[in-house]
Amino acid sequence: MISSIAELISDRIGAMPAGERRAAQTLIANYPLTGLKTVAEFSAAAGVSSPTILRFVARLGFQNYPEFQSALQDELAAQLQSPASRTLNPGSAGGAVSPMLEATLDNMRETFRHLTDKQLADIAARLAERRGKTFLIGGRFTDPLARYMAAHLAIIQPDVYHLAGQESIWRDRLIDMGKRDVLVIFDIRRYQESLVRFAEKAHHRGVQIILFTDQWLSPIARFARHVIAGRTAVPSAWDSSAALFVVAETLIGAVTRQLEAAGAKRIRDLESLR
Amino acid sequence: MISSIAELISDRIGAMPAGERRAAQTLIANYPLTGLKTVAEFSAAAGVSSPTILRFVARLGFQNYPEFQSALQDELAAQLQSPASRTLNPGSAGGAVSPMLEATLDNMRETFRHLTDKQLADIAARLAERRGKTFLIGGRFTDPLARYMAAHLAIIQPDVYHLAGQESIWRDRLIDMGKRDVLVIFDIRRYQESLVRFAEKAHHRGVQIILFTDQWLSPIARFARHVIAGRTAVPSAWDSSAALFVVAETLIGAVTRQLEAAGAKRIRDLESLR
DNA sequence: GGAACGCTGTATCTTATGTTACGTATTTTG
DNA sequence: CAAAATACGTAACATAAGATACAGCGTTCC
Repeated sequence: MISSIAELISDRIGAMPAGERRAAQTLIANYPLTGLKTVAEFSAAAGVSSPTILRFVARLGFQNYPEFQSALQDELAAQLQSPASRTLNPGSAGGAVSPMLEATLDNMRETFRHLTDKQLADIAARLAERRGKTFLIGGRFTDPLARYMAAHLAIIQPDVYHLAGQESIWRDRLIDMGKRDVLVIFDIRRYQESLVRFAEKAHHRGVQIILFTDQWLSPIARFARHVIAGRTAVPSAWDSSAALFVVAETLIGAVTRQLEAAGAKRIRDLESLR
Repeated sequence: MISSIAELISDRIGAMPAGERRAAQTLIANYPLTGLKTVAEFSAAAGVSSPTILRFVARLGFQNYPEFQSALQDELAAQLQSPASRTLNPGSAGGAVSPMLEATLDNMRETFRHLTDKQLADIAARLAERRGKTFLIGGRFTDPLARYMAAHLAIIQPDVYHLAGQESIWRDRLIDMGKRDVLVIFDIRRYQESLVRFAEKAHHRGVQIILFTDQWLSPIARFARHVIAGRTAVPSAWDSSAALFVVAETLIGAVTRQLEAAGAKRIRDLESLR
């Protein structure tokens, strides 16, 4: 069975004319990058003419060059999204548990790889500056994450509200929301219409939205000031929210640190209470 | 110093108009693949128009779109050649994020290292066999985990209840609990007296208790049939529940798989509903 | 509340990319 | 060795890509 284009090439490279073989070797040499460039660049790199490149991809079974490039991109996408955790502790390997854990660890690394310090610091700063109120809400499976975050934030600062219950209930809370306020939304596939509607209305009221979503981006991203895209794919019937959970915890920690650094009175009061 | 385009983006994303910010977020969400596609595809993915994409890359300092793509390809080439550097975003290394993430990943590895497949399989089996009811409850910060687990389990099987609200409310639910029932409790430091009391009473009624706790073990461990001890230490003012969260997700997956394997009618009915 | 500014999308244009046709060179085969 | 078949490159073509001009709209700031 042939799964990757690289395999396909090495499978057929023997039956290729000289020019096309040069093309193949050039592509393999730094796979798959050469294939993502233009035909002209590819041909120049291989030292052959453009038509030879086209005949080469045709021989591989592709209808045209763009189709070939799409295939390469898909392959690359799959590769980038699951870096195939080689760095895993071998002690836990072997069982049925391991694939799940491995995927989760990969998801977290990937999620944070796309997340810079600055982004997180910006979001944390926005959450820490007490200009207005903070609202949190989530979807069917992610609402617990909103609760978790709210439970922590509500301790270190005032005016933190988790929006619970039925749609009509939190829709009425829109009245309280304005430009100075922040709305944290958790929404992963399958995206909930009620949340999108709510986000849109909040956005029109000038509320700044911080969105936790998956890599396919909830439609709410359209209205969001900040978007955190977490990886959710695991070998399970369900998607995993673990990466988003860790981002949430990281943010909670960052906000706490910022408030401490700012010498917030509330924090000192809290410590004296313990 | 800015070395990667991803960094460049997150550096300037704050100063971007809404449309371009959307483009930026879409690109970051699955970086760098979207940037390698055509302007039309990029714009479609981001839900904005082509000119917005072009203005976006112009703002990043590129003369034209091909130049932008070349830069992405160069970056990708460097990454593909040294996979080690790919593990973490160099931008976030050394920052405040990395220690938190590292600690969390370590916690998970450690947690699962002390957790055998058999333990998890036993617990999953206990949750999957539908002899009685399943109750879930958590403490101040861990109750969201109970909710999260309940939200999933309640779908694949009947008689799953999350115990919410005030102590008096769930204390009264004890009446419904018996030998055939399971109680899942989340309790980490500082352990809540109310939960301990509740666990003790449930235990005396013959309820089987599955406890999620930290490595120092909640006093409830005394009454529990199964104990899952997760690592919680992170460089933050708060403890991390992330490891427990992942165990919960793993269990949810395992229970689902067992029910599927058993050919549970409910699972088939569910699938026909979708 | 009005005016200026800036952002965004539609439509048009231009560029350059992929594609194809054809003639020459090279190899293969009888 | 000759003839056929195949491979390859040059050059012209059509298409689709990126770029630009402009008008409408929302936002902000007097």
